Amino acid sequence: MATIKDIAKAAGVSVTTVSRALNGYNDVNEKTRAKIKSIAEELNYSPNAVARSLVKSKTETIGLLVSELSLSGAKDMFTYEIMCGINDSSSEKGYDLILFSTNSAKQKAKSYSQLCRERQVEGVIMQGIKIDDPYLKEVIDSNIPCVLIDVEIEGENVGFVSTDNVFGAQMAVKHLTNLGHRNIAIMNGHNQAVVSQKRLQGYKKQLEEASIAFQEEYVLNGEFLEEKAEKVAYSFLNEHPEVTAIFCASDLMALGVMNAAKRLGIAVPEELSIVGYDNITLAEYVQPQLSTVEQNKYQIGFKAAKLLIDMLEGNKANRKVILDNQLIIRNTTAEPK
Amino acid sequence: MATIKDIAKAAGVSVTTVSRALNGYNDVNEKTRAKIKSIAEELNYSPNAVARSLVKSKTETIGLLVSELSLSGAKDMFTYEIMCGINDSSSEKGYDLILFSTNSAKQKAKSYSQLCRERQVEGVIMQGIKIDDPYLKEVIDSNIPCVLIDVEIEGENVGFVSTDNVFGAQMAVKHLTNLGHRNIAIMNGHNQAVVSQKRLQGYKKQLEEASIAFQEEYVLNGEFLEEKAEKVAYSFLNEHPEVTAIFCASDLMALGVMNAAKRLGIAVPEELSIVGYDNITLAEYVQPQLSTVEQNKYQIGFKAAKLLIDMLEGNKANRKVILDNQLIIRNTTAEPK
DNA sequence: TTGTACGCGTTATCAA
DNA sequence: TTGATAACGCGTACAA
Repeated sequence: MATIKDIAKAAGVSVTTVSRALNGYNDVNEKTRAKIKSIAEELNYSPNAVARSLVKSKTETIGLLVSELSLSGAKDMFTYEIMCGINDSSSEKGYDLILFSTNSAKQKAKSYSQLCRERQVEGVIMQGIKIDDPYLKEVIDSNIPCVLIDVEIEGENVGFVSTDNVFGAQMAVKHLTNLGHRNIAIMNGHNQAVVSQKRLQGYKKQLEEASIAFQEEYVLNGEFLEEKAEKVAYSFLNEHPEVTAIFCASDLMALGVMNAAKRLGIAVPEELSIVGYDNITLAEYVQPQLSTVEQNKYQIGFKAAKLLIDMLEGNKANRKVILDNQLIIRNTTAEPK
Repeated sequence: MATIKDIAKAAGVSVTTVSRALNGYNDVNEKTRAKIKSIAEELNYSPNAVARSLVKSKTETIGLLVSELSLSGAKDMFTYEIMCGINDSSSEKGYDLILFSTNSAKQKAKSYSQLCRERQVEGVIMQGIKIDDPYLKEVIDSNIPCVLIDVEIEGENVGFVSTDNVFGAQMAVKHLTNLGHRNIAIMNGHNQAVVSQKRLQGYKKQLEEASIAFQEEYVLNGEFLEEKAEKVAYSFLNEHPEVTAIFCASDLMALGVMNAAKRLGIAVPEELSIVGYDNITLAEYVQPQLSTVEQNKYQIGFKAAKLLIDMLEGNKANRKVILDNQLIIRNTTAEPK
């Protein structure tokens, strides 16, 4: 492991000169610079980012905090695609990514700001954080720049990237009301996700616009799980034959609902229309193909990293990024009989 | 940002004492330790890992080198699931993960060992590396501990984790020969992947055991891409009606072959049997459900990190980890007519 | 049981 | 254009 010291000795100059030569300062003789550079190459030198970070108080590192980097999310590619976007965006700007994995046990042991300061990350991107996550409160108090995905909190050092979930849900439900459906249920996710609340809002909003009375009992909770949604839908559809359409807050839950319908002998879309949310890969592979609301997950990640880096580098940037989403009509929706 | 200096001043002791007190050395008075600890808490102190790394020459960090953390891999969850395993395993042992994203442009600018030494990672896990990747040669020469996934290279500082691809492929083909198939083609991936070579071996091996002559023209190249496989299969099946089964080196390619068959009006599995490889999520959602060879991707990642950390910590460990895989029979395979 | 002094590899300040 | 020297925050011989 050659250091600038070794180079200095070999070149017969001081470490100061080596440092400046290698970092492209212009107050160094081009001849000595050339000499130093060639020696550096010869010695296979590479700068020690750790030492540099220490003295510059800059690590060029972004922390990635994913609440659950786990297999539970394996069916939808949500986290992965977002990570791809984050990765591309941050590597473009020369930032490295450090993965903070957290589980509740670790959270108890180490606070958010401890985690960040320990590794000296310059900023953090958070994904998959539930609304009651203890770290969330800390984010606001701490002065560490942070970008949240799908959690709409704004502040001096806090921004967020999200899609317009109210509008997305409304679009989905509007598609159903336009087809003539009146008895529309919603299979929502758990309440610890901000998006659940937003999508419920969009659902209600469209019902109102279509002059359909909101019914509390039409709000189901599938907890974003396929199996749970199937179970819930099974008994619900049994008791509510009048319902001709279900809007689901995730594709995974829509899959569950489709299974329930199948088991009950309810034809999709002839007797029951279903709209999902996310447009996961599976959506176009299931039979019938699932109508859904598409979110550009890669873009979410990409923009999140971009926003964070803008914040870090003092560029002015809107701390609130809302991306479009779009309705994709496939074969699980039709006019009611 | 409180440092041990601040604590030392507040506690009226030297930094040495603070350091030792906080790190649990037993040559410090319990009373002073208590005092120091409480002050540390008060000041919301957290140790600076950067400074610590510099002096200890240990970063407790593992580099994760994924050749393509990109959307091309989004359909199969391969990379993601492996990452989950790596993450769980390494965080269990107290190592953090730093994401090295590489593309060919960056590779030209920075060598493998430069990348590693710059960030001072203690070891590296590589996934998705092609056999002709320039970094691969460097791994062997460099003395940085490294674990490769699916590339079988062994050495003092190099280990690998893989599944038994020869056996897996043989199992798949054996399933076909057992059903009575004799004219079996293989849709292989590109040659830059080690697994392609292994799976071809397994294919040949089983043909031999079943006394079936190997035919070069039955070896197709789908480059691990769905579209490419579909295209190749389309013209191949057209010209070779005698072929009753195709073994595919990935599920994604199997999907492509299924599409080709559909377009040609060839019934699966009645007229054509198909076996895939990987058992991606989609495999059980397509119609008919895909028979395939399952790999435990999470385990691959988990064991890879475990092996690397064992190497780092000087524990003796077999540098060669081969995991089992298993045949999953679904509905794309049947006896030939 | 505690403190002094030095070093890790680098950059920054100042003087030459 | 160059070089001493201090500093970043921490750990650790060694001495006290």
